[in-house]
Amino acid sequence: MDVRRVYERLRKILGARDWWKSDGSLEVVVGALLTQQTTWRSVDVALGRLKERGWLSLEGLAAAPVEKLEDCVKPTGFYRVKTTRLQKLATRVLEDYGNVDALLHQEPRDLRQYLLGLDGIGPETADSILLYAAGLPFLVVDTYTRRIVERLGSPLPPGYEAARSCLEGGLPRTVETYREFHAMMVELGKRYCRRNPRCQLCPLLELCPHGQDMVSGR
DNA sequence: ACCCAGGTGGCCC
DNA sequence: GGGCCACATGGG
Repeated sequence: MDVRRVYERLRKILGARDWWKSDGSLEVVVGALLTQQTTWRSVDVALGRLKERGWLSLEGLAAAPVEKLEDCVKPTGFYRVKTTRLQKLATRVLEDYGNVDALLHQEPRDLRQYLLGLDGIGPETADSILLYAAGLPFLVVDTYTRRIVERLGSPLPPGYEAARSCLEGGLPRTVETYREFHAMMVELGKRYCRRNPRCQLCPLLELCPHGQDMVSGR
């Protein structure tokens, strides 16, 4: 299977996603943490509450009373750990860089390492921040991406890093492409996840020998 | 009543 | 490296 061909084909079917717009880079960072294992709908509610309180800043997050902050984060689930992680992140970035822009303007490799060192930021969340907040060409490999690409007949190498470089290698190395690709994987994943397995996948299925697996659900 | 959601960290083998 | 578990709310 040719990732590039899948990309082109999907792009024609789905059009531009132009995904994950936000008011600023901190909102992307916070959103990336909150969106773990939840829907964006819930994250939006949480972000709204944080804005209302005026806590969508490093200083605000670091200084906010824990229980009130938990109330903001609650709709996204795992609210206790997520609240702790947000406050630790805000505190550490304030200490180490003073502001979000300084954090994001490091060398890409250093930035990635730093992010991975923060509690609650694993490879996928780190890459989301790199791609959508810092505007750097790192492809986000989430469960949808893995599931879809594998069902298209090409097993990805084990481990996050290996899978990422494998996919990155098949696509033009641009932020635009990586953003659209990730967005389309999520869109597709949502559509075919159980409830309505058949929608708009047929044109994609022609690209791969085992494509039928996708609609038969195994 | 169940299943799932744009993961991560801790622990075990 | 892989497998399993806790973390928790909201919608289908």
